[in-house]
Amino acid sequence: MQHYGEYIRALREAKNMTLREVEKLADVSNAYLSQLESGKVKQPSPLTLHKLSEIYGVSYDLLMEKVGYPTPERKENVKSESGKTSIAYRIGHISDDEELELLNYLKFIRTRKK
Amino acid sequence: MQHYGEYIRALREAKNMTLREVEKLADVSNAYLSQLESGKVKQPSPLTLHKLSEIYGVSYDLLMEKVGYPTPERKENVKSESGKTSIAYRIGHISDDEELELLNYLKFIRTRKK
DNA sequence: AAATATCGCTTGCAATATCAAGCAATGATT
DNA sequence: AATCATTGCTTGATATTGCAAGCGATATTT
Repeated sequence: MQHYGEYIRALREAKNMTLREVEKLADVSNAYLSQLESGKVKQPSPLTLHKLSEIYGVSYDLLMEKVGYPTPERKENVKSESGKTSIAYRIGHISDDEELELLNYLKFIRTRKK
Repeated sequence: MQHYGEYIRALREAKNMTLREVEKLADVSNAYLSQLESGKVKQPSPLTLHKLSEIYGVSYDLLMEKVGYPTPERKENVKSESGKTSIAYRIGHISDDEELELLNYLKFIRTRKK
């Protein structure tokens, strides 16, 4: 997509992590992470995306797709997490924009009382 | 890993194709293809690899792996009907209170527009 | 045989990925 | 209040991707 930077920033902020924390974990400079999140990088390397995906707990494929790389043909049906019905089930389909707003809102409610 | 160029060249020669034929099909210059096959390129873009994988009839994942990119661990992450990883997986664990707030907020943003 | 086309290849060149070093603003500590 | 730490960010600098243009060598055509 075109503004995947916002999305990556939302992922970090949802976990309340600083650029320098991620820098240490991912071994990627905070300078570059900042550029990534502010949309100044067009095609970060798959290795970088992989590291971020592990830190943020999202799938590698998802980040590849967000950035605009071809992703391996994958098709699968609805799944739920262990046991209880996932929130995705109850929510139903949500758009990319809606997801971004939800992530930002989650960050908000998690930092609200501090 | 380090000799993936030879491998890519073998793929092309197995199909008796010239650099310029592949150039036209993949929309990648013969100059660059030559460098690719002679080991002068370290990390070709996933898009380039994807095009080559289609032309040579091998899997995209295989070429990604040969080049040394992290390969998508086809795991058991939560997928929705669209094939995209569900938001629940991306967010990680959320409490019941958080889920309720998110659902309410989603309702809000959906009634807000137009 | 001469002219022409095609082959793989090399060489600058522009665009990009990524980093180290530093900056101003804000937060914490004394 | 003054000092120190931390935050996100900007700015060169370096390495790499990928291309356009050309090269010599080998076919193919006239």
